[in-house]
Amino acid sequence: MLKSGMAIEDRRLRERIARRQLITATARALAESEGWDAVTTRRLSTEIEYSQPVLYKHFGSMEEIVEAVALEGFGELAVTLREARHGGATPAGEVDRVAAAYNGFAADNPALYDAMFTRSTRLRFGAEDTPAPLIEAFGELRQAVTTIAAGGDVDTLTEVLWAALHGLVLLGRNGRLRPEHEAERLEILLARFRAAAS
Amino acid sequence: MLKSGMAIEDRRLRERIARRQLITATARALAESEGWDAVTTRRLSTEIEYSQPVLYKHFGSMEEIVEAVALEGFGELAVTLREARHGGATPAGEVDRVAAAYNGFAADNPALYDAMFTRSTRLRFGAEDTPAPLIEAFGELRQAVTTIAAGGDVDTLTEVLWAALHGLVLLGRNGRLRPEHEAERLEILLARFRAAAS
DNA sequence: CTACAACCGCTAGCAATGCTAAAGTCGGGC
DNA sequence: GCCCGACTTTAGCATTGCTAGCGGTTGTAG
Repeated sequence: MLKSGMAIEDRRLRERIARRQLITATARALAESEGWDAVTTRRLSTEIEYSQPVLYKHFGSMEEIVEAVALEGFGELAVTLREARHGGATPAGEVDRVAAAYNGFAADNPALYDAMFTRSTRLRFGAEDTPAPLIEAFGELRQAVTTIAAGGDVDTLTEVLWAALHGLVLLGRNGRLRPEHEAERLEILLARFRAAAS
Repeated sequence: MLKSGMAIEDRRLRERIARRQLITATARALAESEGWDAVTTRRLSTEIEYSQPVLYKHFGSMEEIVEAVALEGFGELAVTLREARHGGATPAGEVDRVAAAYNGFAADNPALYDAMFTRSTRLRFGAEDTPAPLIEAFGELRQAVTTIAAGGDVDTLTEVLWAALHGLVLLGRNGRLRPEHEAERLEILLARFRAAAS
């Protein structure tokens, strides 16, 4: 029968999706606990209790797995930033809350953040194939920046703030900045951005 | 004779140093022209026309080679920034010149910049074993920031500016920012920093 | 119920990687 | 002229990402 055949295909599709999720989730957890260097095809395959070729039924390469994890990360980042935006009592200080949330996200998920920004170089922004989660996350940041952009170019201003936050995260993580001044740095940056736009 | 023996040792030491330099220079050039992925022990050894174990007579691992290249890069960055500081007619705009020089350095030597910031994670800052070139490069930036720090904490302010510049470089390179607005971003950032310190 | 077929996962293996041990080779000193 | 020591290379190991081809299971049709 046609219908039963379809049902079976559906089940197989569900299993496929579940296993794909299992792969990315395991890769992420493994990276978070032991670093990305520990995420080899062999190690990952034993963790998910399948053999290596199974990985290649779902992803074309190891890089694609990292990319999938990164995408997941951008989605979560967007949610985190949105919650931070709406979480405050007053609309004032929205940028502060978002910036703090961004920083916290990077601190809480170092391996994930690595996948998003250092590991995956193929997730570009300009092109038309830019994935939705990236745009979404950037959009949240942009929304917050709108509250302090006094007539200036919001997009560019958002890019600058994002880059500054990103730089603070990366340099801080690599031991290039004094750890005890982290809060102060964020405060200085935000003070500069709260000033009126040029 | 003792003296001639010493002379021979001196010659050997010179050769050692020259070969060490040959290794780092070749690695750097190779990375700049074909990317760091092309810098394998085999490829590098054929380029320098020696066999692989020679590399390990000078460096403990591939990572140490990258680290040596990175150190070289920090030295050059310090020189570049110093020239930018002294290059202008007026002391005003010193930060602008240094920031532009930083950006230009990163753009002109992408692989080198990668070695300095992304590839080598072992070059830390806080500890007492922080190499001189790192301190020097940071010092140049700091000197420039002094001219605009109206009573604020210069060190922290320098860290923030550095991080912002670094973030702009990295995000820009990975296609996360709109390329045509690069100059505008730098201008916005500097405008924010020219404002009086909080 | 049986034979067939399609699909799925695994075993085994490839080339390339970083790194190392042990053998060879060359120059310098007695 | 002979030997000793430093230096270089040949050859090889373990691990990496990735893939071909076989084996078994599941669903289908007669």
